[in-house]
Amino acid sequence: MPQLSQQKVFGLRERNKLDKLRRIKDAASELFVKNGFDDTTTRAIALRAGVGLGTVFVYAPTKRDLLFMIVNDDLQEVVERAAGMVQPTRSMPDDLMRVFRAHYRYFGQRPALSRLALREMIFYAGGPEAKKFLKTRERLIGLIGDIVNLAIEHKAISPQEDSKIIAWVIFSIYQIEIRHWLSSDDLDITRGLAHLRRQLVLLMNGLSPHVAL
Amino acid sequence: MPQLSQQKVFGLRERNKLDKLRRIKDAASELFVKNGFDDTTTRAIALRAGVGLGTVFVYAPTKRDLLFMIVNDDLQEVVERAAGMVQPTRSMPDDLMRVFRAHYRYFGQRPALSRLALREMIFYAGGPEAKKFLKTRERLIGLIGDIVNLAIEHKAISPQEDSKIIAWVIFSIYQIEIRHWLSSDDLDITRGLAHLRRQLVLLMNGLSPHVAL
DNA sequence: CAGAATAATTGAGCATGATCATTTTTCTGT
DNA sequence: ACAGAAAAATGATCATGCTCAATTATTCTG
Repeated sequence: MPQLSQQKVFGLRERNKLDKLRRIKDAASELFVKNGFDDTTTRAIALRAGVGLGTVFVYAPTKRDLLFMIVNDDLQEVVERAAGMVQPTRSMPDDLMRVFRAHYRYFGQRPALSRLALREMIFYAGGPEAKKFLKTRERLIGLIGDIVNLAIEHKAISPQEDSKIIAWVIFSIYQIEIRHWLSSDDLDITRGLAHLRRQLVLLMNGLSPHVAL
Repeated sequence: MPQLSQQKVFGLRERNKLDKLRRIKDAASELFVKNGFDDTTTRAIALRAGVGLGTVFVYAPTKRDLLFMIVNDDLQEVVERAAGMVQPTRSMPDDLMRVFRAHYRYFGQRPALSRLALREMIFYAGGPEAKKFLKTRERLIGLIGDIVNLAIEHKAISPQEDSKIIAWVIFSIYQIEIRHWLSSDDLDITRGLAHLRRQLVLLMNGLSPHVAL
């Protein structure tokens, strides 16, 4: 039999594994969003994915890791999309806000799940998803660093400190602020972003009025 | 029968309840510190406190709340102690660092438990301990605000923004930084505080070199 | 002080996340 | 095409946080 359009790359085994992983992720994602994390049982996930209960734990060592798999995939996309929005000509706050707006949008869409994920993410150094998670985080901080460097090149700012640490402080402010925003009742993105921007501008200006040298 | 030295304030019932609560908290605290949160079963806590399993859940609705009760009590003390350290004559970074040093000391002493508590604390708006927790947090932010106001009065800084929001940004930087510190392997307080101070100084100076007006 | 009323305590039982010995499926060599 | 090996899937079983109906302790009343 000649090889037609379909190249044989994976054996049946790999194919099935990939398919099962996808089904489990999809089932978990849907149920998490619909019923919340705690009210979704692993048994329900297994049922919906069409696999046995034990199989779920072959693909994700813990229920929490399952949440991470899903959010990790999504966040990587969000960061990449945000990276494409940075434009060399725009102002630093504007560029920063574009990056953060993408994140606010994503988290604001699924607040309950985001709260959980953002809570877990704070001390997630171990676990199988940790590596990917940390990589995406570095990517975001690096992106912020790029924006800072761009502003330095354009002479919009002229900081005494390393751009790395500036990016870290900006990241810190964002981290706390988005959690604070997600704790509020009405998740108005515009208001949330305005509050964040005000803090970033405060960082730019410092605590004393001044004129540039 | 005349009233002697012992005033009857509580009936036997209240006395027993208070005593049981103390025993449960003590037992939980010891076991959490010794074996960690996950490896401490509620049954072990009940046993050590000398009460039935069900009783534990009369005093704390969930195991997590038990952790909070303990940390809440401790943190309130830490903040009050820190408040006593603020001196009108000292510089703003010095005062801030004294407040934060007290916190680094406390968390650094029980890192595993602190990581858990700091993780939970991020989105702890409900639950019976939430009120006290939020109060202590407000107290800390207020304390930071006092330090900022002191610096303004002494003309050490002259910000354009409200001291409330400045305190919040300082608090944010501290929040992320102490978690970052607790994620590291060797918990060197001096190094941790130095890193935090650098970020606070960055906030004071802003992102452009300047002379005071 | 007896007995009723109220409050506190308790552990058997349940729900569910996770484990692991067994079964089923897929692959490999002949 | 088949046997044996390797990998993957599975659900009975366990551990544990938590519930709640029953029990025990305390207080109130006349």
